[in-house]
Amino acid sequence: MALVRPGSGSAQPAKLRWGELEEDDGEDLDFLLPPKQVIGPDENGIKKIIEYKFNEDGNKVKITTTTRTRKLANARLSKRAVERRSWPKFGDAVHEDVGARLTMVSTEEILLERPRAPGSKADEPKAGGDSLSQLGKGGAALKLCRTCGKKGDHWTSQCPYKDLAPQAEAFSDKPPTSDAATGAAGTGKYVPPSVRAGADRTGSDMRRRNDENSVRVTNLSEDTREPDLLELFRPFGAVSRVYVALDKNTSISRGFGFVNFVNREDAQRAINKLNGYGYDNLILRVEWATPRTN
DNA sequence: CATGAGCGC
Repeated sequence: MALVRPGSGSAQPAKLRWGELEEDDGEDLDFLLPPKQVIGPDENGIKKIIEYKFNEDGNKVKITTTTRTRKLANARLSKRAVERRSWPKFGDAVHEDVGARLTMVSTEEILLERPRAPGSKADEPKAGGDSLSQLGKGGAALKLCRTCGKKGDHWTSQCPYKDLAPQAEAFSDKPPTSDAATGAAGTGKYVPPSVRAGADRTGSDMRRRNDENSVRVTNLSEDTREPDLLELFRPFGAVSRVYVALDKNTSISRGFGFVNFVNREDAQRAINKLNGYGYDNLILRVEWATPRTN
């Protein structure tokens, strides 16, 4: 049985398809037209161009274009702009005709810093999907950390070593003139943080204050680095430290690491969200870490 | 599977 659409009887003339339509029945007959004429510019800077074309109806039409050259156009520019035109050209523009180009494409090589450390997985497309990228890509800006001096990874406020850095000096009552401080700078001799100027000598070690909010991450792929961990956990709150355990000899990741949060609630939220999270084709385990055994 | 490092007054 044949299916027949209404109105598609055999008497109907075949409809042209879109692709079968003639482009345009007019061939290119421009060679039949008189040549284009350019008159002027005259002493007033007026230039005329006379050309002939066929219009849609196939009739020959004459088109006259009148333009003003720059001499006159200058009158409309600001004095400063006109003056700039007389400046000598420099760089690549030296080889250009006067007025040929007002702007030049610079061929100077400008080296940009890599926004991320080489080897960071942020450079590769992640198999795990895009939900990660929403979790907090820092963007491609150039970042300079004032705490650890590293360029590229993070801002000062996100420095993994922020809480470990000797920052007490800035808040010290006394100017940092102690022997220890100056001696260290002068001789390069090591001065333990607890002895440095401005150090907290009350006995409580403030630099370890956040160690309890420590989260253990296991089942990491072996090419996950600390910057990757930071990127992964940073969206949940201020991170005070990231650490990936490396094999002492081979420097290959042992597949686990730690992330310390400034705030316990942030750590808990990160655990809730990231435990069981697919990362690099592995399912992460994220839990509270038991305190380090010394 | 699995719980992190090092400097030296």
